[in-house]
This record gives sequence, C-alpha cells and structure tokens, in this order.
Amino acid sequence: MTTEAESQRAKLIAVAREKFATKGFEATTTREINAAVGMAEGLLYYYFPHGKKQLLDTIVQAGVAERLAQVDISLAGATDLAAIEAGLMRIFDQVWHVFNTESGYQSFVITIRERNLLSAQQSGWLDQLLEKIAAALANALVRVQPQLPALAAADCQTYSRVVLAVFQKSLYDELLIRNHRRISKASRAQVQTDLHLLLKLAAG
Amino acid sequence: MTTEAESQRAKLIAVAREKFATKGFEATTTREINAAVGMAEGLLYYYFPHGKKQLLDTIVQAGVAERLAQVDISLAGATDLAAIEAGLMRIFDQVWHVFNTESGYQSFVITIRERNLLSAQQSGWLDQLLEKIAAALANALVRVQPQLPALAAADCQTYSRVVLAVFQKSLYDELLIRNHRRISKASRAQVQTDLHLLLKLAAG
DNA sequence: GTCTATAATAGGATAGAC
DNA sequence: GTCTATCCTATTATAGAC
Repeated sequence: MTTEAESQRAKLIAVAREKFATKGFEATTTREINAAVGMAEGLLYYYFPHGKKQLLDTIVQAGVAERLAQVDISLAGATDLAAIEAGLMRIFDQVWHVFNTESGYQSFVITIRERNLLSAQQSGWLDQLLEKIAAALANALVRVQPQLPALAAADCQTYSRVVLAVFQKSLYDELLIRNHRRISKASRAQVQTDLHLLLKLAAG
Repeated sequence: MTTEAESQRAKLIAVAREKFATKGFEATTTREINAAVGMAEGLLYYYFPHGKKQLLDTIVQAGVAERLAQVDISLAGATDLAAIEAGLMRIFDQVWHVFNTESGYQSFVITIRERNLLSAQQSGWLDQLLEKIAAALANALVRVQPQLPALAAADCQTYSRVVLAVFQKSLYDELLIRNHRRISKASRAQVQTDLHLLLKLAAG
C-alpha cells in the first residue's frame, strides 16, 4: 500500500535522480529539487535528514538491486545458426532494456559521473552486472558451440567476450560518447550486423 | 620560449585539470586551485578573467587538438597473419597511449563527466577520434584482406567495427567502469587474446 | 507533515595597494 | 604581476509556527 508519505519520498527521489543525471550532483541545489516537487524548503530534510547526499545514496542503492535482478540470460533451445543469432539479440535487448528505462539510464549516468562520491560497494554494481552478463553469455555459447564448427571449445570464453564487446560498444558510444538518452535503432541494427558476421565466421 | 607568465598559466591549467578530473568541476573551488598552485586568490582572475569556466574551456580545447594529432594509423606492409596481429596491437597501443598519458586520461574523464557544460563542438572530439580510428582501421584491414580468406571484402567494414569494439571495451571497462587511472597489463593481454581469435576465425 | 523565515557559511569574483 | 581584503550572492541546513 502506498501511503502519502511514501509517495512524497518517491517524488523527491524521482526528481533528484533526473536532476543529478542531467546537471550533476554538485550543480543541483536542494532548492531546485524542492521547487520541482512543489514542496517547501524544509520538507526535504524531514524525509531525508542527512540532506542531498542521503538522497544520492538512496537513488544509487535503489538502482542496484532493481537493475541486477532484471537480467536473466540464457540461449536455451537454440539449435541452428539463425536461432543463436536471434537468441543473442534477445540477450542484447534485455541489456538494452535495462539502460533504456528512464531510471536505468539515470542510475547508470549518475554512477559513472558521481563515482568519487560513492563507495566501492555502491559503484560496483556496474562491474557486477558486466560480470553477470559475461558469465551468462559464455555459458550460453558453450551450449550451442557444436553448431559453430570453426570455434574451438577452448575459445568460447574469448568469443563471448567479443560478443559482449559489441554490445558494450553500442551502449557506451550512444549513452556516454554521443550523450544520447536512448540507444537508437541504427545502433541496434549495427549490433545485429556485427553479430551476424561473428556467427558466420564461427560457423566456418 | 617559455616566459614566466606562460609557466604560471600552465601550472594553473595542470592543477585545475587534475582537480576537475578527480573531484569534478563544480566540486572544485577556485580557492583550492590557487592554494595548490601556491598563488594568491586574485591571481587566477588575472590569467583567466572569465574564471573557472574559462579554465575548463582551455583545458578541453588543449586536449582536443593534441589528442587528435597523435593518432596516425596504418597496417602498411603486413603480409602474413602474425604481422597483421602485431600491427593491430600497435594500433591499440597508440590509442592506449593517448588515454594512458596523465593529461589524456584527465581530458577524457572531464569530457565525459562535464559534458553538460561543454558545447557540442567541445565534447565532439571523442566522437571524432572514434571515427578517425574506425576509418583508419577499416582502411588498413581492406589492404590485408587477401590474407583473411574467410572474410568477404564486403565484411571488412563490419569486421573492423568488431575489432574497434574490442579496443573500446578494454578502455571503457578500465577507465570508466572500474575507475582505474591506467589500463592494466591484464586488460591489454585480453585485447591480444581477443584479436588472436578474431584473426584465426577470419583466416579460416 | 507542511510551511516560512533565517542562520551560518562558502563560493565566485573584484578593488585597490604594492 | 602579485598580494590582501572584501563584496555579494547562493547554498545547506535548522528553528519554530501552524
């Protein structure tokens, strides 16, 4: 059940997350947050007695659990090349979805940008997420490796790293280098082209 | 010739760049910069009349030209597989060198982090650098493509994108996700392993 | 729980002596 | 060119009425 108090807290968090992601933590004032929520000055300190930093910590923490839980990857039942390619794109789309939700994008940008204000524990979720995806990819590819005769079993780990690199290039280039808020269809199409070639090479 | 005035200016820039990269632009105070240089309060405004923002602009601008000029990539004269692999690693090492110098790393981090304070022109250098490397890579690979029988000529563009993705994964994971100041030897070794596999697959 | 008013301080920037 | 002193504004945070 959503009490009034919880809703106020949630509003503060949503507004702060948006401001922190676009202007940065230091450049965002508590006045600004209050004004955007339509709340009086003092009230922020009623909900977050430790002020702005507590708000940041709350935002990052909420981001972590939510994001990590969303990813559950497998390539189960892919028996031919086309199915593997489709399966890999499904995996990419899952990852893509994590970063293409508003709060997912914002948590990502804030974690990268305000890293020096966060503990290793707090900023570590990105690395954890990466590890989780890498492991799942490697696992998934080992299972379909018989369909990829040019690929030695011992090379599955490396191959899955390359696949992940293709995913990451798309995400980072869009979100960090070009500063887009969403991953474009063109960028997703590039991923598909890259995957197609990689599978063609592995199929011999 | 280096005048005293130029040296003072250079000191301000170096100190500010270090602080901006580690603490961020907003969190760095002019007092702090002055203190670190061992300079009186007002003097910063003698060298940079428009204050802190002018310092940021100067830092970014200086970073751009310097960085872009450093990269000059080719695979000329690589006739066998081992030479191509070595040539690609040389290219990676050039890129690596750009980001592993102190000022290169700092310019990179500042451009990513303070993007909302920069013009499109100012923050565009990263994208330009990427384009430049991508084009050079594609060009270089087309020339050695006869050595890679499993790779169709039409696929050279895509293939070079994948190679670049491997490079970028190493850089971004280290510098942005894990927040290291330098790219580790382990990460460079991973790049080499990935390239080796990619070339093996392309060689058929 | 929500508001207004304000305390306390820190920050960017400038004036003017030397 | 370099320094000290200081103005002015913005910011975080709190006190206390309702």
